[in-house]
Amino acid sequence: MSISSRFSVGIHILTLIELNKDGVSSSEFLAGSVNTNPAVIRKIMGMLKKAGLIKVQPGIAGAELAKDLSDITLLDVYKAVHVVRDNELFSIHENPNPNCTVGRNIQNTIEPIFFKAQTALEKVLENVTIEDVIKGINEKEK
Amino acid sequence: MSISSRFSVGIHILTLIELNKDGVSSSEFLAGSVNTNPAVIRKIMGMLKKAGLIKVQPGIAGAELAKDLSDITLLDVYKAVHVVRDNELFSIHENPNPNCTVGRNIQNTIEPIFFKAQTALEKVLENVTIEDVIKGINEKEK
DNA sequence: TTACATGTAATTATTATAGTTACATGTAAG
DNA sequence: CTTACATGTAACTATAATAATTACATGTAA
Repeated sequence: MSISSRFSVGIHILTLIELNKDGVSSSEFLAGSVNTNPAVIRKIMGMLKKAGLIKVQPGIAGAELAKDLSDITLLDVYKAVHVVRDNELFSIHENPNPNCTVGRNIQNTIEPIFFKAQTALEKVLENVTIEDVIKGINEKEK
Repeated sequence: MSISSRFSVGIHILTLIELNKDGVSSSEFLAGSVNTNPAVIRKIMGMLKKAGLIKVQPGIAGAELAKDLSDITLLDVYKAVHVVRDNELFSIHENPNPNCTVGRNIQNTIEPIFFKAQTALEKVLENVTIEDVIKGINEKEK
């Protein structure tokens, strides 16, 4: 089980839009880099647009970032592409037996722990921006 | 998409084994508290046993913890029940286009970021023991 | 009108999960 | 030895999510 590759594709898209800012970033172009079908890219781009991360117009080729690179965090992307529901990274079994001490308390006891773990993960993502990703790529290209 | 409830059930099992240490924790008994089929419990218990967290014997009823409460972390449970593969919490799209700067570098650039995020989550789990869960339950029962 | 762009739905195949059923093997008591 | 009950495991079913593909609607510009 893993977090959908939609997230990594979303990051790829945003990164490429920036690095191709002097060109036209059509869904076809982006799909070529990601190596997937343009319809997939358009689906994800729709989510990024809805989240206010990019600007695209029907019929007109070329997406643009809607925010500054350094203002787009990986957490923004993660939430934009809906890979994990709020506070639902961990599933907790339902309907434990209320006649049992553990049964009636387990959900409420572990839920805050799971919340804390999910928050720790999301905090790491919140501290990385598309600008950082681009720096990372530039370093690897040297 | 979420981390399987096998993990929360695993925690439930270990917690109940401890709180029922003067009784017999058969898979039937544990299943009653979790409110699931005993075969499910036995499957998970097999994993916990394999990971050295509990002791069970064929034909003989009653599981026991194989380690001290305070030495069993939620990370131990998480790894025991194989809900997430090592360093694979996040999927990364495969085969990006190597003819593109972003395409050839994106995987290696975001992989360490994802690793860091997963590690942050796992560190939280590593700092919580079954003893803590029991304390949490006892507080809720007051 | 045509060519090309975005946007979305439907379909298919695969995988993982959750739950159930069936049955094999092991233990202990009578 | 038989019976009752325990652990252990496989197979099956249903569901949901993912990934990929195809088809088509709508929009823009020449």
